[in-house]
Amino acid sequence: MTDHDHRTEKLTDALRQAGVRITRQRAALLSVLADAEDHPEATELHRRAEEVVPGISLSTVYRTLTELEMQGVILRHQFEGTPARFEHTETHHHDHMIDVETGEVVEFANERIERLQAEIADAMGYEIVHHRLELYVRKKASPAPQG
Amino acid sequence: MTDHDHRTEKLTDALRQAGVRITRQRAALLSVLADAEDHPEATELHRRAEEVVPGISLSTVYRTLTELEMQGVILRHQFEGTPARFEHTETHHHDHMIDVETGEVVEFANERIERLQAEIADAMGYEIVHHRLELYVRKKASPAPQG
DNA sequence: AAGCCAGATGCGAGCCATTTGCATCTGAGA
DNA sequence: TCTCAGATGCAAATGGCTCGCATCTGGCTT
Repeated sequence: MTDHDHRTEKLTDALRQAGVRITRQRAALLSVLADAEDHPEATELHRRAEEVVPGISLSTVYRTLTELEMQGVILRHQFEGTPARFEHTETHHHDHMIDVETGEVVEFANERIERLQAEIADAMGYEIVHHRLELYVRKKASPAPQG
Repeated sequence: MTDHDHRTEKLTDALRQAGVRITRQRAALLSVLADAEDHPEATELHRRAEEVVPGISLSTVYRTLTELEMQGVILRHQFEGTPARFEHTETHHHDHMIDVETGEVVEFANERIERLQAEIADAMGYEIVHHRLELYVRKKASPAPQG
């Protein structure tokens, strides 16, 4: 049994435990999401899932994504000017840089920013439920620094 | 002539200079936006503008908001789960905290976070075009600290 | 292995914020 | 005052997403 299968099985068991029925469609989506190294949108996930379960409907994809988000298995990101994008939550928390030219999404994490955010909210009498930090960026035209 | 009128006139002149025709509808929206102390959405701005120019259409509101955004006169914010909200750009740059319970929007600014963001982008070979930092928060249940 | 049924699916219709096509109107420079 | 590029109002279209409903199916129970 591969690592992939192993992780998948653990996850589906946990979901079943939580009362989520694992249908062919959901299994397909979970697998597609686990394999995704990018941040695909719903229609793209639908396209990929169709290769596993032909005929799966887009509404099922949307319903499943909502369910998986509620279960904490995936995250939904609403970047500017594009449909929602999704990613699984296996990795640690990170924020995103979006290349405004190419649409490419790059992840980053910064502990100091996280701490500052918490301090700011705290100082104003709030606690953070969640946050969203997106840097819309453009590649620097600089001469290659290490070349 | 009031301060309001004065600022308004300077702004409309600048816009005309930039080739933007100042129609009754646009003047009304500019005035409504200048007076807004909250972060209204398009339909609310439409409602307010109608008190100045009865019959102004929602599409004109949308078209004007897009134009004013391109001219750098206003900012468009797309918070989670709500229609876009708008604010004029007279104030300095700030980010937003959104109370997830009430929908209330609170502004804040933090120079250190701004700097960190720029450093992160720079280190990865990017320059920031613009960014979005939103803290979705909840009022702390803490005993009143100054009561 | 078969039965059961709450919950999941596929389909099409609906929703809602926003945009667009087009005929008509109007700022504002000449 | 004239002119016309550009703005407006209306209605229809768009796009991402959700929902109603008849049918199907995981996964417990027997």
